[in-house]
Amino acid sequence: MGNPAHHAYNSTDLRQFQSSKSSNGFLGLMSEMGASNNMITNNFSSQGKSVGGSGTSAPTVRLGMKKGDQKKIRKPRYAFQTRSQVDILDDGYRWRKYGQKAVKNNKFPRSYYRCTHQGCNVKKQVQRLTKDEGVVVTTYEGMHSHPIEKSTDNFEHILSQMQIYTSF
DNA sequence: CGGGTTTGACCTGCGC
DNA sequence: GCGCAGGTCAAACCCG
Repeated sequence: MGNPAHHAYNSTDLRQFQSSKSSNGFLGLMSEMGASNNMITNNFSSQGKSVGGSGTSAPTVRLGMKKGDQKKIRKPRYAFQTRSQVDILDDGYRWRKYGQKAVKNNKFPRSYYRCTHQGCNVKKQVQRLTKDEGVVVTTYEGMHSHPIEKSTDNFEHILSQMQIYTSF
């Protein structure tokens, strides 16, 4: 592993971030994406939460969620293209898988992860390309407002194995 | 026993 | 208006 190859996969739906100073490591990239997109008004706390789901014969009160609320908040998504054999990339945070769905056009299912922090509703999804199973696309949603419980050193170590490509 | 994973059901948005 | 695709939740199960 750790073989630098030139592969520029273009994701139309996902937003590519440009890393001008990759010397800062992942943390620098985090700041980079935040600086590049000032539209990040991540009000995940006030984000409309859908309480649907269990509607079968459950006596639970189903709250009619108001869809006419403030859902105009567009939260940016950042896609990381990584070459890894495993979908689960340890970035230092603790993630809890909350769902897995199969995507059309893709043989591999997409995994949905969520940060297990209180108040930190950062979401992350991992998808693998059908054409190249060695390429894993990790999409981050939101930003963490809490320190990592793991060492940053390890973080950069992981970065060494990661191959971040900028397609442009 | 607790936290995390699994799986199925259900909801919403979009396209036709 | 219906169907499909994508996304989320919740109960159950599993592992440390």
